[in-house]
Amino acid sequence: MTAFNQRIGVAADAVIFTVDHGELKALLIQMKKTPFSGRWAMPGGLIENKETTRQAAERILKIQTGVKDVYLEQLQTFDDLKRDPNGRVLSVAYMALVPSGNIKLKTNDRYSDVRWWSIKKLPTLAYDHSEILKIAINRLRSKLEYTNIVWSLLPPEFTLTQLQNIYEIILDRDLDKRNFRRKILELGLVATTGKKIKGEAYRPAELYRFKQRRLTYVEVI
Amino acid sequence: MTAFNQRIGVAADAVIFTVDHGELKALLIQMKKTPFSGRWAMPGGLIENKETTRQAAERILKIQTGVKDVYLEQLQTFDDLKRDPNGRVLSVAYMALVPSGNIKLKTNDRYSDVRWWSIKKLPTLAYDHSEILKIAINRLRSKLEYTNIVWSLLPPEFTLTQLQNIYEIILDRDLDKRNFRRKILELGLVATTGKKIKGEAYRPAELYRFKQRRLTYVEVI
DNA sequence: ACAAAAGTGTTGTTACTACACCCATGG
DNA sequence: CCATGGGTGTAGTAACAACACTTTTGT
Repeated sequence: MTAFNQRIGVAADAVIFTVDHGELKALLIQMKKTPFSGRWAMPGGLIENKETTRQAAERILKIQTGVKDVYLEQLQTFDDLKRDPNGRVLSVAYMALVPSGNIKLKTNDRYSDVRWWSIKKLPTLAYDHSEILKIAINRLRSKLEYTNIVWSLLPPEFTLTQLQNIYEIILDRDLDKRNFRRKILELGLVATTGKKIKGEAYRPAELYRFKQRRLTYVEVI
Repeated sequence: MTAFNQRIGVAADAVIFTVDHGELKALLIQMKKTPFSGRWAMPGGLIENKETTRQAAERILKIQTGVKDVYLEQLQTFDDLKRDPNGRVLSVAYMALVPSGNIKLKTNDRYSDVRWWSIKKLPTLAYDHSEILKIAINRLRSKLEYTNIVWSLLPPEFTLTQLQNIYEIILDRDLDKRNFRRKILELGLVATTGKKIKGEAYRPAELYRFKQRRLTYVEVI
């Protein structure tokens, strides 16, 4: 069959975002193998036998962060002939959003390091990964404005201020507190839990939760 | 190299739209080879040696319609394990928009027929092509609202009524003539040519052109 | 009582919607 | 002079943006 004469590798790459300490961050791994030894890149690799690219992305996400059941969407496919110096590899890029708490990053023998990088201070990336990351940031920003994907960046219960902070960090602009809260509550995507944060030296904030932790299309912001 | 043991075929499929005689239409081909003999599908196929999926989509578009330099965007990649009964094939779907005038459809020996199908009266499609087409229609509708891609469906010079008709047909709803014209002219994407349509038994319409025949992001409608 | 973040309304401005008649041409 | 689509303005409504003070808690 013609297909089997093509000799094209099929890979999945995962752009994994989180918001932590006031910054939007992407998970990058440091490569061992030449010609990109020492360079940073998004985690990824050739898909395994009888595995879809989405399953590969889920596997990569699980390996690096331990999380699953977070928001994961197909971003775009990259297949320039020269994008991988080791041979022709088509890569389907996925974007994942993970909440910042309780994530222990794991490395493995293919990588010399793994860590979160602020998207404002990125190193030069291997392959075409700078382009992929740029596309991912744009997609994240626009999707934030007309969907509820932010649920995937937050713990199950959160305050409206935390929610607003995530919007402000990702969109990189200030939002008016009163207008933001009015809009969010009008949308009906969140509900109060009745609980309050305790133990801080100021008025305790009400805790909210998302009614649905799955993709919903609305004009959020 | 591991890649070469994967045995995954890489294909490109092209969802080709036009607007003609008051309907949004997709170009479909009728298949010869089993197990889909007689069934309709989007034109596509395995990519050739040293060809990107985008180049393959351009080639397919050229073969079927003779056109090039139209709007063509990557839609999504489909790689379910069972999507092709003849073996594992990953397909990158592209969406193209072609103007309706002067297009002569060409068939070839792989297909028994080619023709435009109104998206309101589609046959059952081969593979996962019904899903791909559904995604393409959604993408087209939303992109119509915040970009100028409609230029690719129109001849170089057109009237505002023709433009409005295309919006109405694709969005499948009526638009107010005065509001539509005000919005379009405010956006500044089109310019008058100074010419008028002649020879019709009613007041001649002014002809406009797009200032830029490439993707521009604005809230069009 | 102080520090710190939580929470809450109103007003002006802008964008959107709905709507009906006259105009220019060919036949 | 008739038929046909081309072309134009206004008023009411809804959404958005800008803005500052009071409340609740822990120390």
